[in-house]
Amino acid sequence: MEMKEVKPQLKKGLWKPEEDRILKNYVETHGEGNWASVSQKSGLMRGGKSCRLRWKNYLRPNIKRGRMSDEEKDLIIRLHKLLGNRWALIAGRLPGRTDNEVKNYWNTHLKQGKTTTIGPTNKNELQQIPNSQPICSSSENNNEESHGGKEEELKVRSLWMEDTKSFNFDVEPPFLPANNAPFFYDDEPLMPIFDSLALYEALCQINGEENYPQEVSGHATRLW
DNA sequence: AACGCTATCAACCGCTCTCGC
DNA sequence: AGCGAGAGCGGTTGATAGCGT
Repeated sequence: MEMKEVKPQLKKGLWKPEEDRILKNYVETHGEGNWASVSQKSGLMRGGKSCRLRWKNYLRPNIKRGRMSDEEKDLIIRLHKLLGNRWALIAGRLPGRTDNEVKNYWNTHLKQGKTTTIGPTNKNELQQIPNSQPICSSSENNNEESHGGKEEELKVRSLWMEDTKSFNFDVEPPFLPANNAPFFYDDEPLMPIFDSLALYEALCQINGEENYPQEVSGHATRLW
């Protein structure tokens, strides 16, 4: 006789406020990670993935809710042009926004043919986007990533970090990190995969020659 | 008021990646 | 080197709110 392991029925669907409270308390007490055991230890009958998603997208601190600002829209458009559907990376550039939110926003507001909430300036921009292929495609990037040496990677990263400090991105105070570097958020470890030079050049292409930053040899001025 | 259509967004699913053994 | 578990990502689905007729 084969003994089948009986898995507890996991709950699905929308989260109730009570469940949110339990998960929030649990994570604040025990920290993030080990999501598989969260459902057992917290008493939530939810899968680890579900708990992780709920925490990441709705419960963790500094989540920014509400409408996207014009600058955020603009940034999403530019980054999508550059990176394609790499929502986590794009969200990493938008303080307080999650990959899911960015993805949803793109699919409902910005995707080709959807122009409902695009303002006049963005409409022009959107016309350049249809059928957009990322300048650095996902697969290409993956290949690139696996090649460059660690030293080179650190070099590129530090260059990028240095550049981002000069960005002047309008973010409400609660969402600004203490060091005043607007983009230093918890997704920051992802940043090594940005080749700063490629990014820089790509943005210049998007903006057109006339917008080529003046301080080419020094720190980049605001690129978007 | 009732119905149908559309837009929005929360959540799930399947896959890949990473890390420890 | 190979394997398994956990984590993360992007695509997709389903519920529902909002709007027009």
